[in-house]
Amino acid sequence: MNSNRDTKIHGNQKRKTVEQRRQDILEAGLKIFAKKGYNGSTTAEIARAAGVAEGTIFRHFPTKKDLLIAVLEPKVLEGLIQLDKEHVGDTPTEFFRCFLWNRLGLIKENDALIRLMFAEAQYHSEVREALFKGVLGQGISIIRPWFEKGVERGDFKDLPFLPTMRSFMGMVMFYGLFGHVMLGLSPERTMDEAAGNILDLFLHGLAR
Amino acid sequence: MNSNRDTKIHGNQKRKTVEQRRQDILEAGLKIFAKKGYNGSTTAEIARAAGVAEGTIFRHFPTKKDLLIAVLEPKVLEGLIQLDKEHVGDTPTEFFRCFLWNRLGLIKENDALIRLMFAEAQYHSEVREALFKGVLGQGISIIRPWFEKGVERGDFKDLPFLPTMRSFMGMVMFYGLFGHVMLGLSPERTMDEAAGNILDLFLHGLAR
DNA sequence: AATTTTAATGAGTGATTACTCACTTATAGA
DNA sequence: TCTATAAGTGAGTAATCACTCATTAAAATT
Repeated sequence: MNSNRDTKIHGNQKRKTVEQRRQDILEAGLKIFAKKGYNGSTTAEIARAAGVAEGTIFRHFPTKKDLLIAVLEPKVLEGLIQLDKEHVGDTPTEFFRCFLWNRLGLIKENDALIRLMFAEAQYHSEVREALFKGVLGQGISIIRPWFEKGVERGDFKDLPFLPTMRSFMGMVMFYGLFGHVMLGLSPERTMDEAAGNILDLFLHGLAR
Repeated sequence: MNSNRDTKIHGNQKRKTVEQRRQDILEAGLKIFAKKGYNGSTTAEIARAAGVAEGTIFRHFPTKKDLLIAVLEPKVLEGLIQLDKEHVGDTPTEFFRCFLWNRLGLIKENDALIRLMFAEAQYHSEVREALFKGVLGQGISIIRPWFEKGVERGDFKDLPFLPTMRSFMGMVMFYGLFGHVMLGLSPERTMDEAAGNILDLFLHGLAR
């Protein structure tokens, strides 16, 4: 009756929803994978972190690799959709400011996930494809019309799109991605400040 | 007499130098580690690729991890020293052109190594430190005086050094590092062209 | 309440792993 | 040439791993 959702009462033991358990496992998977990498993580440890038996993992995900994919895929698209709904600015320059802000926020919140994705993309073609289509590819297809509009309006120079974007992506990715590798190297106090620095350089360059 | 180097003759069997064997193992280690990551590689496979018995690896390197470190460390510094000896330009702008060219070359030649280093830096603090001190840290200390000179001469704006460098590094790193992730996304035909694009953007920005 | 269906469990399994060590082989020195 | 030493070998080992499956427990259905 009140059945398939919520699943409680009756016995003195209650049980989490299937979906809740799945989420627990995904969350634990992300945590452990991010900390130790795919091959460095064991299903036993993930199970422990999720508070389930090891066998339970394999009831939800056929293999360890399927778990990895499941951990990465949905998150990849999450942030992109976000951008569509947000205010995105009216001018191309304004768009870049919004986009940059949005990405820096995403990177800061999901840095473990993103580093994991870049690391594992080297070894698993499925991850590589998800990364490409989801993050980089989509990012580029969102930017492109604004870039072209900027060139048409005379706001931007007529630089080659893809190389310019690769550099832009590099600036953005490097911000959060390797912040922990660079240690205390980035003295900005706020994300605003960081975004300002990046955007200023991207738009106007270093030369006087 | 002619002894300790070259080590041949006498028996009908000759043997490689200790140093040669070491190099074989290091080379094979790089190849396999780069392809499969540290935890995804087995010492058996590395031994096979090096043409030695598995036990031989452990005669040269106490543990698998020591092999990883040995693979990464020397290469890290190699390219930096290179720069000191090369012509580096007279003006700050010229210096950046040379530095960029040098780095792009290094990245293109050692992309497997560099990707491996960034991937493993997340999981091994020794690698992280080597990466930081060797590549990023040194790179920054080479650049700094030129950057400051450029600001003094009025060639450059007075932008904050570290955030600007982080962006620059990002542009450079992203070039080769994720070329294979970005697939055919970067349509430059030559490294010259790529360097030109990056430098142009870095110096003058996108805005008109 | 009784029964069926679905979910969770964790000890067990075969495969794989980094590393060892007793032994062989080549080289250096006499 | 003969011997002592250094280098190389690979079968063996204990540990670990992803994954299975017979058993138990809860939820849904009757």
